Amino acid sequence: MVRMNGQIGAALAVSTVIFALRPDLESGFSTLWLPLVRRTREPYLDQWALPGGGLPTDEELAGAAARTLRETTGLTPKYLEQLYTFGDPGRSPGGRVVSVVYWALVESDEAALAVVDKNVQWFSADHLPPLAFDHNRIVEYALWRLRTKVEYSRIAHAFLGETFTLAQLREVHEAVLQKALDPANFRRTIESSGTVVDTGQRVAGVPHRPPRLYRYNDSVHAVDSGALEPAIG
Amino acid sequence: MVRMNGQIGAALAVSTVIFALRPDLESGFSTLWLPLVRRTREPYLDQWALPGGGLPTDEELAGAAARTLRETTGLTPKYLEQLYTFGDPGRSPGGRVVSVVYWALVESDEAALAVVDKNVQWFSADHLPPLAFDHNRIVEYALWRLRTKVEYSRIAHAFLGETFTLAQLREVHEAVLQKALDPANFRRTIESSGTVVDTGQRVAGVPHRPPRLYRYNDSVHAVDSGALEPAIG
DNA sequence: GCAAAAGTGTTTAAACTACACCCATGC
DNA sequence: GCATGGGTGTAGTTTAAACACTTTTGC
Repeated sequence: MVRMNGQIGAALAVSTVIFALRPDLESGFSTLWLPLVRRTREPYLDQWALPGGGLPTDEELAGAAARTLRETTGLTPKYLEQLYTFGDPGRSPGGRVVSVVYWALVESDEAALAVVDKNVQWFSADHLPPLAFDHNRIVEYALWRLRTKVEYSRIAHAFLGETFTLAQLREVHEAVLQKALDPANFRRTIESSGTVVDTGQRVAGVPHRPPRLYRYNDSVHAVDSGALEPAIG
Repeated sequence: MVRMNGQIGAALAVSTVIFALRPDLESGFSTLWLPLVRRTREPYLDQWALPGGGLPTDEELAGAAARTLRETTGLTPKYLEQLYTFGDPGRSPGGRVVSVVYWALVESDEAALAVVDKNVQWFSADHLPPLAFDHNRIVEYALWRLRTKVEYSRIAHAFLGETFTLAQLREVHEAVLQKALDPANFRRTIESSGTVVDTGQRVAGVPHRPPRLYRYNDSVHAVDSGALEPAIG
């Protein structure tokens, strides 16, 4: 925490809730995971917390979020958006901290390779231990936002690579929404939305009809944030 | 602006976009208006800006928003929600300022009585002059949020008094969305949503069939912000 | 051929839209 | 009665859900 002696007595920090899909070893289905860092000083010494830190003087807010994400996980976010600013006096013992919180989505394949050590670990988003500060509440809100937004916006592809099958995209939706979706209806909904483009390629070597590969259609604008563009790292 | 000498070189401010409905004198229809304050110092001396100010040490963010709203207009918001935090370096000449921006709705009847003087005036939300800082962009985003949210959430009543007719509620929707709505379909949509309750009373003295008076149904929870409650002043 | 997932077609229900029409009041 | 907005009825259209069925691959 940074001490200040101006008349405005709040420190400014930026934190990020980072989501990736990882296969649950028990069920075999993909579920939401997020990386947390162990605190190395008081308050909340040794407890898990969201990656983040103080805001440097000349760094953009989204830039600070992308940087802490890269520093803790080694990953680059495919989607990054401001979540909310938490600033209750008393949310941090020892001095007021106002935290601008971002949420990010990272590609699943890459996430599997991400940094893990004694002080950085991935946790299942729906089964978190008690976290430092009000971070449990923050993750809950980020989860709500992700689950709401995946239904009306075009963010699910951020969990996937350059090309993907509709089955993969459907699995992302199913993992996020925690419910099964009808493959036939899902296909029609996505196709009519114009969010994806057929690459003409197909996946070979599968023991069934080879699925088409699609690509994200970035010529269609997402109608989700009005005048503000969601930052993309 | 506040000068600081800590290693974190950003000042924290809270601003509010305050919306009210006012009849347009030319067309006779209600339109969206908002109060702005004239800047009394550099930068942007004498230009119009959103009401706001630095964040006091022990005041909540929403509390600071409600206070500046009250101080500039004398009004109490019926709806108050965090909009976004703007923090680009360079958005304020003379030193970095991170602004946590709220948006508020105030009752139309009261708004007509609100403070107006040389340094506080109301402007039509869709015809603003060039404002100080990045405030034009902020208002645009707030307008987008209001217009999006009024369609799926239950906030329109915040422009009205304790009781209201469905025609009044429809006029709010029409003013915000800037398009006419079918009275018959509007009635059915609202009634089936359970957002309003019939008070049993009717409006007397009108030269046509007397309309029923409704009240906002606060027992039905709005599904709009997940874990976070929108603050209400 | 068989299993498995890709992909298509069809049926039904629900939601939204447009608009015709009747009702209750002041003048 | 007439004008005016309140309020109801209903038909057509669009959207979403459920599910049967056909297609194409590996083995």
